[in-house]
Amino acid sequence: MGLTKSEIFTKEQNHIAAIAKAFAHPARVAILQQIFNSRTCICGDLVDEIGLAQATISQHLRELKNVGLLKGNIEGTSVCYCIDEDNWANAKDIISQFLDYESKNTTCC
Amino acid sequence: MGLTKSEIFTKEQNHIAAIAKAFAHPARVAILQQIFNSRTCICGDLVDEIGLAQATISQHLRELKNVGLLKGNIEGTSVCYCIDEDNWANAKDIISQFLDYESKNTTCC
DNA sequence: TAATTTAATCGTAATATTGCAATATATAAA
DNA sequence: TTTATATATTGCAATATTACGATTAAATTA
Repeated sequence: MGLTKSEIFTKEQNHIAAIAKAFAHPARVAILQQIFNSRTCICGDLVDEIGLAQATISQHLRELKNVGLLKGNIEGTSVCYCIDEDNWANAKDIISQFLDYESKNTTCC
Repeated sequence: MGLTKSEIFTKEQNHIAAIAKAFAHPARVAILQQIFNSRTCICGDLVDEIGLAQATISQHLRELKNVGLLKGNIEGTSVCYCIDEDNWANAKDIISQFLDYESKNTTCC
C-alpha cells in the first residue's frame, strides 16, 4: 500500500493532480514567487532568501523542472532558473478550467 | 527531518500550498469532478464510481472537508457531500491570483 | 594546475501519505 | 429490539516526501 493507483484515473485527473502537487509545498510556492517577483532570474540566491539548505532547494527546483514549470540555464558556475512560459500558461489553463466549474447544484445541502 | 518547516513561510504561501495539496491526488480530483458534474450531491456512490475502498474514499473526503472545499450533510443513513461554494470561490481566487503573475522578465533565459 | 565557487546528487533519518481490512457508529427498517 | 445499511475510525503495511550533511561535478579564477 501507500502507492497511488494512477491507472484507475483519467489522464486529465492525473495531470491536474501532478500540477497541483508542484504547488503543494510552501517552499515551492516561495521559489516560484521569488522567481516571478524579481525582474531577473534567481539562481543560488534562493538558498539565501528561503531558509532551507542548498540540497533541499535543489531538490524542490528539480521537482518544478520535472513538471515543466521551470527551466534552468547554466550561466558560468551558477544556474539561472526561469518560468517556462508556455508550460506555465498551459498549467494555468488546466487548473483554471478545473476550478471554474459551473455550479449546477444550487439547491443542494 | 521529513517535517515541512511551515514557520519560515508566509501565511499566504502556506495557504496556497494547503489548497493545492487538496487537488494533488487524482482520487480527490475525481471526487470533486463527480460532485460538480452530477446534478445532485453524490454520497456513497463515489465508492462505486471510483475504484477505491470505502475507507479510502472516506479518508479523501475528510481531507477535502478539512480544507473547507466540501461540506457533508447527514441524510438518513447516508451523507450528502457538496461543494462549499464560498470556500471554493475563495480558493479559486487565491490560486488564480497566484497563477496569474505578470511576466516581467521576458528577456530571461 | 590548484583552489574556489556553484549546483547536483547520494545517503540517510524523520515524517507524511496512500490504501485497505476490520471494527465502530449511527440511522432506518423489520 | 434486532437487523440491515451507510459512513467513520482504527490500526497497520507500503511507499513517498521532506530535509540535510557529505560528496561529487563542472565551470571560473588565481
